[in-house]
Amino acid sequence: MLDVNVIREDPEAIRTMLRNRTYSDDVLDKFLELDQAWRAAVEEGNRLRKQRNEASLRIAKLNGKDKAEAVAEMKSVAARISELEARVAELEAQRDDVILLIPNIPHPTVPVGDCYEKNRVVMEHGKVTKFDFQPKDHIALGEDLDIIDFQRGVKVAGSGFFVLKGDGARMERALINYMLDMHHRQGYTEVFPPVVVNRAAVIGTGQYPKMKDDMYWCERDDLWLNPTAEVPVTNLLQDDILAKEDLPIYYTAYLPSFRREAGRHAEMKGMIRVHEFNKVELVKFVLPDGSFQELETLLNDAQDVLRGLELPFRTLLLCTGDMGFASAKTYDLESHAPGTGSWLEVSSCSCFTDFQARRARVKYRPEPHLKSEFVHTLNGSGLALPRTMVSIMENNQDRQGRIRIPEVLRPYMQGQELIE
RNA sequence: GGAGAGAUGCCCGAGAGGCCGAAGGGGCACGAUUGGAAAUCGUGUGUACCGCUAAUACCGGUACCGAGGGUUCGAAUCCCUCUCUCUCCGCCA
Repeated sequence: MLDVNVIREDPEAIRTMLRNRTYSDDVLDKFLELDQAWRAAVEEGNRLRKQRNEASLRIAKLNGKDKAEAVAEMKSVAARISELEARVAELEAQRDDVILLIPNIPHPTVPVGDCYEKNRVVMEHGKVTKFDFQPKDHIALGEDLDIIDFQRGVKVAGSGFFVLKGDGARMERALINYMLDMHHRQGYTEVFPPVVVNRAAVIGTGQYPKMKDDMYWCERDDLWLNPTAEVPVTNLLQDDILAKEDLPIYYTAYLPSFRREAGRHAEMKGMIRVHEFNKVELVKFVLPDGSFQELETLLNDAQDVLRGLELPFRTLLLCTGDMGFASAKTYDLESHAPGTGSWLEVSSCSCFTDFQARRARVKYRPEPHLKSEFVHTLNGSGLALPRTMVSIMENNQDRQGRIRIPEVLRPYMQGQELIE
């Protein structure tokens, strides 16, 4: 959520921003209109309340006829006040609905563009794997080695769910531990939050209301299945006012993530896009100064995972049109999958400036006696598991259809070197 | 699931229709004292919003005592609904 003052100060800058992001600027005009009406109503209400407060003090000292008259007069003022209060509440609700639809302002270094092709490749690591045989995709590899069972996932949960089996399940567990251990060494505190979150939490990080149809909802208890650990982890500090010395705070969390992927049907084959997947997440709470520098180190921390796994990958700086709603700057990490023949987004690292902090009310006090300010939040995937697994399987296959286990995972798999 | 207790400012805690944005204490900040510190004394110290501003500085104003409604000229205080926390009982990996 943007600061209303930022919008009021320079609406035209916001208009440009919306166009760069390929949003309609109707929301801006709607906001300006509602905001003006809201301010006028607030002002009148304040004036009348002042009148009432003064009259109340007088009435307390009056008696008899004078009192009766004053009370009668105030009755009409009270009626007008409650009318205005209703109007203010109405306008405020409408204005807030509109402001929640205005995305974050991109950092000046973000390229302007309207499609995937405008994203800028800022770094490439390793070479795309070449084979002297026809490589299989992960679906064939998984089924032939009996380490992924798509049919049984469908049987117990439905389309878009899968089952890892044997060495597949073991490698998944190894990956989780490898990533968490690496992030621990990088200075992140591991947390293991609830897998379900309440409404305040999904509002706090911005999934609600915009993405509400993409989340699983337990109606009876009004709980939501975690769509990304960003939600529970960021909201750990909801409504907190931190001391300056508390910052920065770095958290890492492994958590299953759930996506309904409502209305999407393409790409649902295999493990590329599924309803439930494991993910190790990185979340930072930092001082506003230097938050974009923190994004660079967060990115590097995520890249370390891929380097360690010896996977070819590239880093994209997303353009204005391709960035997430709440982000001011985003890098995507794409790992190559030679069997599928595509680049897979395995991580997305973003700096949200104060956009999320304002919604979740995460603040800090620069000095004990000073006014509190919003912190800046960042997060990134310390890699989404299924796609990482796909990339490992497809890159590390040999002619016999076996999979070489990356060296860094072997300690987590009793030294095993091959899946065969 | 059953029974009870509670929710007030950064923290603890009073308050029982107008004198309450809220006593008192703690913490913190500033000042005095000191060679320096502790102790002591004094002053100050919430958030959001509106207006005025170059200003997130003053100043003027409004709202906020878990949330939402109601009664009243006037509600932290009375009434209703809800949420959350704690304790005990039951159930349970």
